[in-house]
Amino acid sequence: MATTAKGVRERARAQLTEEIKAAARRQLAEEGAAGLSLRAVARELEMASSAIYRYFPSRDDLLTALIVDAYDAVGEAAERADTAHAHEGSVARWSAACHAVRAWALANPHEYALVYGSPVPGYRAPADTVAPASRVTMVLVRLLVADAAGRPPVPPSDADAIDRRLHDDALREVMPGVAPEIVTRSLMAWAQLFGLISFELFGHFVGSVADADAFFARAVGLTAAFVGLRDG
Amino acid sequence: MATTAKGVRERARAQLTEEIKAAARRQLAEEGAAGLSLRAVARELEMASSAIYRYFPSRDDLLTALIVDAYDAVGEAAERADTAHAHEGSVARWSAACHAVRAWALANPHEYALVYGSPVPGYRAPADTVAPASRVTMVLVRLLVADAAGRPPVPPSDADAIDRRLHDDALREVMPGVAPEIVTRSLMAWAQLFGLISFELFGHFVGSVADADAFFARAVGLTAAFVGLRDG
DNA sequence: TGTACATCAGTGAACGCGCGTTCACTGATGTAC
DNA sequence: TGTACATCAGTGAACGCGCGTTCACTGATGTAC
Repeated sequence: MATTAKGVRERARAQLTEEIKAAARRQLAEEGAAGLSLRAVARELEMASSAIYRYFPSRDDLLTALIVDAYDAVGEAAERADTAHAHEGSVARWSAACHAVRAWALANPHEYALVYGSPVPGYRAPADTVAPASRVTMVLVRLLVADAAGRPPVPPSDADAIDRRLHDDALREVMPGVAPEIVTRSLMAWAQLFGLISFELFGHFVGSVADADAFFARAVGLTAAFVGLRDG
Repeated sequence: MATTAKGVRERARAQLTEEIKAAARRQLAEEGAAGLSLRAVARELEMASSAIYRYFPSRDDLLTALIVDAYDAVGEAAERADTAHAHEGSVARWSAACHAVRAWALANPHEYALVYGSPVPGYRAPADTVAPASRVTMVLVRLLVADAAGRPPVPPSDADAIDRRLHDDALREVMPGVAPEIVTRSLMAWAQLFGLISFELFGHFVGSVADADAFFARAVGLTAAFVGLRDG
């Protein structure tokens, strides 16, 4: 009884927390991150603006929650796509992950802009955002590691040292067995994936790309080859 | 005499217009585009806030001027780099243009974010921004066209039709003689260039890239090869 | 099971602040004859 | 060259507005004995 009652209160709290975030997300779409306002959120939920402070100690904490949620959502989309194609070839898995990220971005453009667009001025991301932020990256990384493990090892070359110097230790550690040049190319492909999505979303492809879906599919295919993935 | 006097007034006007934009640019660095405030600009220039309206009819017009200036500045940087290396090989010119864009972005991160980051919410870019926005692109385009002109023409292939369908007519028109697949790859390289710069500037490479300068140089080299540029 | 107390959610008024834009004005600069 | 008029830059007060955050409070829910 006591635990049930407590459970009720906690559930109500969790639910209202979600409602606040949902309203904030709607705000984001209209005003952008800089224009996110606690008072407007409270107004939409028909509660006193001061009540929000029972759930988030400040505006920045609400923003942090939205950022973490966005990273988690896009990360989960990529993970789902990857596991759904777990028994297919590397190229298919790569392609599925990239398409999942783009699909999420097109469906949630303002959350995408929140995490992959310009940083919010005056906002300093706390450490809690680091792990969720790396989920998409890790999908691609694991894919490349698995692909490298399934091939004859590439003999080391003199050029390896040049590429190796470019990479952070943390990255090398999660990509064992992947040739240094491929690691470099992967970083490029990773930045390119988000470059393509940002350009599409932010309007820089207007007048250049006629068929965004087909172009993205073609690009992902060429990028898979660029990082050395081949099927069969 | 009359013309001189008029010249004085007009010169004063032009000068103050520049001072307003300079102050606004400083604001941009602190508050971001959404926080750009006419009153703060006026305060910094020690004039009445209403005086700004003699120079810009509204906040959005000031923002538009900053956007146009930013596109012009980065475009000019790319053009300068290109002409400075006009007598070198395609790879050197490609590399010089890319490095110029990155150098400008690192020197002017907030102006970069203004034009290549998330769109300013509620702001609709007028047509005046289109031409300046394309200057960087046109440097890369001209380079690829010139390179293609200096080579034996590639025989058309069946795959050409696939790529051709992806491209806007306007793009095809400015890239005569460039093989369709190369046009696709160029679009990818273009998005990648800004993806790399955005990731570096917005902090997404923390923990992955150890030496940003060297990494960018390496990436640009690989990208030049990706779009089919070769020296000699 | 019943009662006394502690915790918690939500309220509404208030704080001090900054914003974009308008308007009637003053005084200086430029123009026409 | 001198004078009358028109243009222009800049002022300062005011408009109506929204913001984040604090605080003392009420009443409901949960807890300990």
